[in-house]
Amino acid sequence: MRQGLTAASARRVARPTPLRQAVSDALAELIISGTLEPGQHLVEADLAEQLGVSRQPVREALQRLHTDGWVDLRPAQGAFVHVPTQEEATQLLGVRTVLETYSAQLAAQHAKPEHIERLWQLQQEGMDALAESATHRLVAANTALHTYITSVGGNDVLAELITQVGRKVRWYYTPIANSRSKGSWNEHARLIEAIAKGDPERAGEIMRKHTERTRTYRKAIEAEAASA
Amino acid sequence: MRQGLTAASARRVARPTPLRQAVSDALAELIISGTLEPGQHLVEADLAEQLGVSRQPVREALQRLHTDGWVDLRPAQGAFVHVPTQEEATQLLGVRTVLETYSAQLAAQHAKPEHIERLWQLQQEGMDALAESATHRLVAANTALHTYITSVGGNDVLAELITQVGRKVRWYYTPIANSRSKGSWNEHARLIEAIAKGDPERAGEIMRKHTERTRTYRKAIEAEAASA
DNA sequence: ATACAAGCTCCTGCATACAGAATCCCAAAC
DNA sequence: GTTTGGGATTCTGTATGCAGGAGCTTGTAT
Repeated sequence: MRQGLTAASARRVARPTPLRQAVSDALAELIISGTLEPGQHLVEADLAEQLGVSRQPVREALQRLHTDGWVDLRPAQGAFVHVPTQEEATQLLGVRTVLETYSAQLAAQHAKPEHIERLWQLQQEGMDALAESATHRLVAANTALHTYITSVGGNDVLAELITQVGRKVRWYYTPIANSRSKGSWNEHARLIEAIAKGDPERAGEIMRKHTERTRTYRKAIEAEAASA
Repeated sequence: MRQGLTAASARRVARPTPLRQAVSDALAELIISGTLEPGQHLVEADLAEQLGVSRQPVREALQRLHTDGWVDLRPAQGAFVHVPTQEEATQLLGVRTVLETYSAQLAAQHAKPEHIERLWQLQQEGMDALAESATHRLVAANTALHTYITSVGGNDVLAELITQVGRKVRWYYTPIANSRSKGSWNEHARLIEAIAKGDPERAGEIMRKHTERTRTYRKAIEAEAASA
């Protein structure tokens, strides 16, 4: 059997998932959910015991979380949950905006009819969740839509970056992320229309304003919180 | 002494640099320089012996290099130097363009007279290197200029991303990176002028075209190589 | 009472040890 | 000659051990 394999059959069989990845995911989840609070000292031995593994995989997971920006590693002192600053949040939103804008432009350039169809499906899913006020579903639908737009663009490097940045943004803005849902999904509709027309200029511009709006919202919320 | 410390005195004293970082840097250097070839299997024990450390720091370094995209980690098989594809290179250039464009816009918005002065200094350094045909200095000057522009923009998150993406781009295009130097530094001059005028639109546009040109160049070089 | 110093405890960073999986090699069968 | 099976080898993944350093506590002096 020296002949080549098709792409489908060449897909590798399930490999034993390294423990470090499971640990890394678990810790990331704990950080995002707030169980592990910003600034908290992460003691390797404790985490290892809680997760039922040795210190080794925990260390490797912490390394990964460090390069991803979730934890800070102080030499000879260990790992601490990263403390997000307001400045950092603002910068992150700016970066996300340019990345998502580019993503929308690429999508508009590469979209095919079947992609457009799928986009409208995801849009509908979001509208349904909105009607039911199902917050969790709404957030999921929002993520799914944005992710799909990026995948239509076909730039994997970009997709990877957006995923990372997106996770951080969600961490910073868990509470306010969904409050402006209605308007957000109107914008989504217009965005899909632009992509369907193959109009990168317009698609990019809509996405830019769409993501910029998070920043405006943040300011409003903060002002409100300050005066309350 | 409970009083607050000044920013200067608060700077932490020299801490023992973790071995893993030294190893990580060393390996990255070996990969960029081509000593370790794409696709090559990196055996932990061998690396450890060569670098005079145990497997542990090597493993942690490989973790980091993995999340930074320099090596691929196949479960139960270990680390392999990442094999860059043409597709990936193209995608990377696209991402770099949007990031650098944003960087230029921010710089134009935030630049102060002393920044402009420094920019012209760096520009001069590049011109000098160009005149002497000092390739290494030229590349260094180019990096320094771009890096400084980003720092003027003041977005650390962006800076971090650009650094990562930039290193990869340099890896992919080591041979051709400097071939179009002359025109490149003319563009730099116009870019600085735009930043000095505080014109984000124009600065962004110049940077966009500036980085886009790498892509054009690549195509030309490849066509040439193919016909030769 | 406050500042300071010595000792202790805890934790990290690195090294080593061990078990399981993957690959490779070689011999035997078709 | 090609293929197949088994065994040895090699390497990863995980666990454990140990030395050094950081921070805390307690006791002491001012």
